Amino acid sequence: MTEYILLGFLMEQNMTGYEMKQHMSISTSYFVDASFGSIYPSLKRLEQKGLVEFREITESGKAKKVYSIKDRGREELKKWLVTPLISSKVDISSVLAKIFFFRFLPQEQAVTLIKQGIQDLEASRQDLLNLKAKVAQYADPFELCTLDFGLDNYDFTIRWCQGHLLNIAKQPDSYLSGRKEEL
Amino acid sequence: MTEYILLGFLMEQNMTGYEMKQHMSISTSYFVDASFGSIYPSLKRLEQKGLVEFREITESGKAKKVYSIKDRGREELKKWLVTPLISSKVDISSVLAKIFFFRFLPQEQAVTLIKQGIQDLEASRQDLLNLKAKVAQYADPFELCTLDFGLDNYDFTIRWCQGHLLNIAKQPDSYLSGRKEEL
DNA sequence: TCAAACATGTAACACGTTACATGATTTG
DNA sequence: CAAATCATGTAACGTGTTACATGTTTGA
Repeated sequence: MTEYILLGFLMEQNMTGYEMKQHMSISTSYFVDASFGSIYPSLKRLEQKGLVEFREITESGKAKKVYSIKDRGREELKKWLVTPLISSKVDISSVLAKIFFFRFLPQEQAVTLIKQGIQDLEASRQDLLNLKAKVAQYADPFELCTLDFGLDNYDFTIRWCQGHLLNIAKQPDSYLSGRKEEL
Repeated sequence: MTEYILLGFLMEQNMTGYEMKQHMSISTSYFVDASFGSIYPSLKRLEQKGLVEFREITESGKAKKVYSIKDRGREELKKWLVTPLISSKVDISSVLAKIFFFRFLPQEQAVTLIKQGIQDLEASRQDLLNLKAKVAQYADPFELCTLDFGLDNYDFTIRWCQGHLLNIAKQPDSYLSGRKEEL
């Protein structure tokens, strides 16, 4: 996932690996916060795949590599963004990572992806409900409680996507007004 | 995490690796569903560490390894269960994995761990709120929305722990009655 | 009799972490 | 002048996945 985050950052401005790490800490850190030991090898791979390029500069005596995204990198990011939103069960990180970069997608496409994601969530919820029906008789309360968490968490996520997320996708610019009191 | 799940399974009954995989699919699959390529090497490691042992049997012509947990394995599981409930940001899997086996802990200890977990969640929520205050001015709506998801998700999780989870921990036996309508 | 399920395992690969290694510049 | 920050990178390790390899038994 780190590679996609780095690619997404480069969509807006050229950066060094060090700056990407700093940028992560004030933007994606809630769901992805990679270490340098992950960032630098990722950049090397992205370069080898021809998705990014860099030029070496020296700024105030420090040698830097300023990376920029290539056309093939832009394509690759978009290819990733349009894969199904909901993949695995509880790994919300990859979902949030995609949403974070949805601004690079046409509005209707974002809406379609979210609607499909909601349907997939509902299907997953049903699967979990079936599982619960199967095991509820002999499961321990704490065991059962992890399933209940799953069900309640699906409910929360589905409602959140139907409410906030779809609203934002439908009219990106009117979003801020509704949430100002949080600050 | 797989190793702890396997250890937890063996707390209640002896099993083969194959059976553990089946058991996972009807119990922990929502948050952990390891493959054989993970289970068999994990069992080998657990055996080398002296946490489990096995005896080879042949049942209806099939060679099996029936694993059982050793005292040191029981200690290891409990040591893991009492580590702080909330570790990383969005990785709910490890939290649910612990809760799943909380029945092996004295009731008051479970309650203490959950209360501590709630406090940690509240602290994490505050951190995220501070982050949002810092970046809200110049962040894109979709970017901001991933932070909002985090905040709302913390609220949901905190309320869920204060409600359901603490109830179960305080009186494990009276839990089922309140949720029967789900089935 | 043939496919599915039972049963165990390894090899190649992917991707992350921490710790280490190096060296410059900035700031108190 | 020492410590923090800037800046890049590698090595060892951990842990997961998929695909492969092998062989048995059970059931339609």
